[in-house]
Amino acid sequence: MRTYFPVAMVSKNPDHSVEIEISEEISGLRMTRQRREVYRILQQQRNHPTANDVFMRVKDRLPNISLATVYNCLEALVQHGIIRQVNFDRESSRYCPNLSEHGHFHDATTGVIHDVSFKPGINLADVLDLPPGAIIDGVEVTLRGKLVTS
Amino acid sequence: MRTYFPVAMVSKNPDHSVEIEISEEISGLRMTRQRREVYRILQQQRNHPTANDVFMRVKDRLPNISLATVYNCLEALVQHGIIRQVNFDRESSRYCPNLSEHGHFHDATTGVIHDVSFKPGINLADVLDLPPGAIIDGVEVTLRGKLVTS
DNA sequence: ATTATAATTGGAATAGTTCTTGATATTGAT
DNA sequence: ATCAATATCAAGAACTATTCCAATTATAAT
Ligand SMILES: [Mn+2]
Ligand SMILES: [Mn+2]
Ligand SMILES: [Zn+2]
Ligand SMILES: [Zn+2]
Repeated sequence: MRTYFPVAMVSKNPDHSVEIEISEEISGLRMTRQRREVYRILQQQRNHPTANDVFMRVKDRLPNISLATVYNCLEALVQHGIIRQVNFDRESSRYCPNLSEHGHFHDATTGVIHDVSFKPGINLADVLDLPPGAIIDGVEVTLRGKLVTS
Repeated sequence: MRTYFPVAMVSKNPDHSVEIEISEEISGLRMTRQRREVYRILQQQRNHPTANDVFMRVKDRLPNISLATVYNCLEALVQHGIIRQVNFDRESSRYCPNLSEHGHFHDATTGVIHDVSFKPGINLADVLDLPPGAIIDGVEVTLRGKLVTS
């Protein structure tokens, strides 16, 4: 059972750009300028960017930020349960701001990663033959395939 | 729908050691001495070893084999659907000879990886809200947690 | 203000994996 | 059996995502 905090307030401007207010502290993690901008990008660009993707985008607002800091920020956000890290095989890690329980479908044709939720009422542990005594801390469901748009 | 080939014959000797006969060719892949020994180790040591684990063990029988060759063999076996590659986050890849559809439970206490099968009659695609038109080629289910042996 | 603690930066280091190149082995045809 | 074509292997170099390190800067506490 996870508790969700209202970490961000989204509002639309007249010019359709999106403003995100991010509080000073989230889940006990101090929101420095770097962490705030990294988190903002994940909120806005919800296509599971890599650390390098985030690095390139964040430079618009913080030209002096380093890639190491982006990794540090992402790790801090992951550690505090504010974002999720998503891995496909041996590819670069990707990052996801969607905290609801979901899996990932990787479309081999376009490379796009789609969030996939479980059908209502489904508990993954129920459909698996777990070893007796297993306490599940985390689940990852990854799918590969194609999206046929007939 | 996957077709299974009878790739190995297992027999026990009087001294309880295990002999494995591996055919000359599997799924169109030529079984060289190196590939045969790599595959034999995966069959015998069913604890999802890393490439380096396999490398260390295979040197008993092929003292001159190189790590690159172990990687090449593992890749060839994976490519031909004879074994599976298993990844946990950013850890080293592990290899699994169990071709039946199954997931992996990683016990954080012992480090042991347990194969986890789906309950009979369960089709994972049925419990997921897939994007319309999605054709699933592969599924990966990974669990982390503890095994309480009370 | 001073001091202590935490975060950031840039570059070096690490580690798993892949690539390259030359040697060896295997296959298939003569 | 000989030869040419192809496949595989070995050794080490190269690659790349990520982490580590040391120095600097920012923030928090007193
Ligand atoms: Mn990308
Ligand atoms: Mn190991
Ligand atoms: Zn996601
Ligand atoms: Zn397995």
